[in-house]
Amino acid sequence: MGSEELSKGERTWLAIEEAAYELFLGQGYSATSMRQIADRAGIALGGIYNHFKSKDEIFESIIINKHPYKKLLPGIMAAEGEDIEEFTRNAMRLIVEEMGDNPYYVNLMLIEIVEFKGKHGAKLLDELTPKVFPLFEKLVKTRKNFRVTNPALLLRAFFGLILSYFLTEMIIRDSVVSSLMPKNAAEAYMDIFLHGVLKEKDGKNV
Amino acid sequence: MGSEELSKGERTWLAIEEAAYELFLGQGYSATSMRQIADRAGIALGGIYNHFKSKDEIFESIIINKHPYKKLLPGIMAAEGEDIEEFTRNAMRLIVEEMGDNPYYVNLMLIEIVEFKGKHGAKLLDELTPKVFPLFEKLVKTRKNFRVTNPALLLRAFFGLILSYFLTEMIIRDSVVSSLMPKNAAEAYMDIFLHGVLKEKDGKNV
DNA sequence: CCTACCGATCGGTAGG
DNA sequence: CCTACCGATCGGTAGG
Repeated sequence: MGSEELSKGERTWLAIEEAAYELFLGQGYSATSMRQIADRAGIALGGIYNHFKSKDEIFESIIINKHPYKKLLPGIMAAEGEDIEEFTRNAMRLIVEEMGDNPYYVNLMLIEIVEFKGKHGAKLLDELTPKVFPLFEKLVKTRKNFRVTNPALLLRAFFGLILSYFLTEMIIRDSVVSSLMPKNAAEAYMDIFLHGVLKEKDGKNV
Repeated sequence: MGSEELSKGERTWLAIEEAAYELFLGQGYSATSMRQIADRAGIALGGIYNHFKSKDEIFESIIINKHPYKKLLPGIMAAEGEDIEEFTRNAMRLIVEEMGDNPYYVNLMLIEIVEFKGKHGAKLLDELTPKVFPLFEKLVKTRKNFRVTNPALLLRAFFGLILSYFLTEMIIRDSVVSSLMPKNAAEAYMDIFLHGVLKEKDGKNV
């Protein structure tokens, strides 16, 4: 898996980060102890502090290296250049594929919001916006068939759509409600974003 | 305020619940100690246990009494009976009014998802669905101008819309991005839900 | 409802 | 990288 190319120190570093990542996703930051992290990483408690100064530093490292946008952004940027409707559908498809089986990756964002009051989140957002904003600005400008002309609002709505899709997925997962959902829920969800829940009612279609 | 009608025990009970509520919203469940709750409630640590058996029981009480849906559901149900587009707009307006100044009420849901793995959430959902589902079922059936014919999907999308609106509100709150947002972001957000981001492109309108 | 306490566990460190 | 330890704090309880 390429881990043969890493030094022992690097492998231990990664093992600690991965162990902490899994534990944080599963039970939150404060509820996770350094001892749990050490156990899962396969080393003694004290060994962690050869690689990280504190528990907080582990979380910061995880936010930087494992934030969902790391996985999602490349897909979103790569989906550009085609038809707008297809861009959105492709982006959504890529995101669903990338997030894959479990929507629990978003827990990292939720932990950041609740337990850190968005401390790192605001910084991330201000770093990311200049990268993504132009894309949405261009979308709005180059195509005439947008109802939404404010690129910031479009970006927010798109991001909110992704977020709400995975959140509602998590919420209904263990519930009977999920059986009522259509198979292609992701596509249908995206369709609402693109066309809304209502047909045009001014008699100009259907 | 009506608190004169309450016994001393009831007032203490409420003070503990309210103190814990505020602390949980601000820093999460695990990061909040019973001593912090006692201090904020104005009693000694041991005094809490005259009213609650455990920390967990306090959280359960809060989930039942202070869950956002308690505030939101009446508004949503009351918004029924009018035109569908207006129903949605009215519901959104009521919700924004009710949630009011701070979107941090949703933190309760986030804590429940991350720190309790949706333990209470699934139960709540199964209780609530029978109440709300018929409303959306009726909406879909009685009006012809719906693109979305699956009531479960419509419910999920509506709930996701509300959730994502307040989440993105929290996220962008301390960021420069919020200055790029239109004043009536809530209405615009709702508008996307109703009509999508795209104009109909089959030439049948505008 | 408070005081005083329990054992357990916390994040972190020294010293090897 | 481990062993053994630090002071602090945790949730909870007994006894009044």
